[in-house]
Amino acid sequence: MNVSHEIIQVLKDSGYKLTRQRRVIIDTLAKNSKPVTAQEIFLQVRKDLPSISQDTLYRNLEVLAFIRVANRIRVRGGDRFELAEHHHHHFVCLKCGDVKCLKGCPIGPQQLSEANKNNLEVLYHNLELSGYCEKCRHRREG
Amino acid sequence: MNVSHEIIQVLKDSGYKLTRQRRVIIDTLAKNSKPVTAQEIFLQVRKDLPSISQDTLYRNLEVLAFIRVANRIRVRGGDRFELAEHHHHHFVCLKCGDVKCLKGCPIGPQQLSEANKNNLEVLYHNLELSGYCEKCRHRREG
DNA sequence: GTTGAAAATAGGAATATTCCTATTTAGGGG
DNA sequence: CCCCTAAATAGGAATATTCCTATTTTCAAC
Repeated sequence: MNVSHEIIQVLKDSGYKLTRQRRVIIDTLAKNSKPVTAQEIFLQVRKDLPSISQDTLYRNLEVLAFIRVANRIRVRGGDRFELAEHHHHHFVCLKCGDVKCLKGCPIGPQQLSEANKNNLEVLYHNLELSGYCEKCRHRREG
Repeated sequence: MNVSHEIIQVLKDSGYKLTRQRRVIIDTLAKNSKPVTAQEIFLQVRKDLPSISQDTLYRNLEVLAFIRVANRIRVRGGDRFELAEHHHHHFVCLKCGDVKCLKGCPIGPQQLSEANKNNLEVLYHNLELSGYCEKCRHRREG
């Protein structure tokens, strides 16, 4: 598993121990090209670790999101998770629920100035866009 | 209830009916000066409407968030809701969990250009900042 | 390799959230 | 004011998520 190699390093650097469960969860996330729900991950992870508990999965998704190794995206029908390999943001279609990843990041010092004025130390940010995707937009207009 | 008057108009304009439950939920949100959890709202709403179901509360929080009358903010320990009287964004402290409202909005056409390039029709956006608030920042450094 | 402390896990209990459906209600039209 | 239809609700079932605790595991020091 190459993909997860550097991710595992981040985990250890953040002071978390490397367990079999974590390794499998990360590998499983890596295998999915689209953001997946906790339950979808659970079913997949159980193939390799039949005795893993739901608690362990949820706890680790929380950890991975906390150290920014994974992204948590709000979509109708439950949150979804994906490995955060490159920093980016998302667009969620309000009609079909599809999630699109956006290239680049439009958040710079300008966008954080108000927080800085208030003496807040901004370490992370997350921008969620929503509306209609190309397909749904046309259906709506047509 | 003055606060909720215009909000109720938005609800009706969006095609939703005005029910007693919705009125109470909106009034209850208006009474809270800080973002509250669904369960906190449930307990408060039940004082006026003892027989309201959890389903009705959750369904309406979803509706209110959808038509942007309420904001849904992710905080450890569950999502929180607040009336969205003026468009703004939030900062969440990773240590104490406190939520700060930020004045103004730093998202403009520039920040949406990538989405527009991809033929996505952006109707809404949400920016979440996180890090350390003034208090926790000092504790950490001290 | 062995040992010990702290962190992590499994499993089940407790909560929270969502789903389903029969019944009720809001609001427009007559 | 009465009727009608679509939308909304209550209540309970089904899921999903979190909490708790005894036991296991990681990993650093020896």
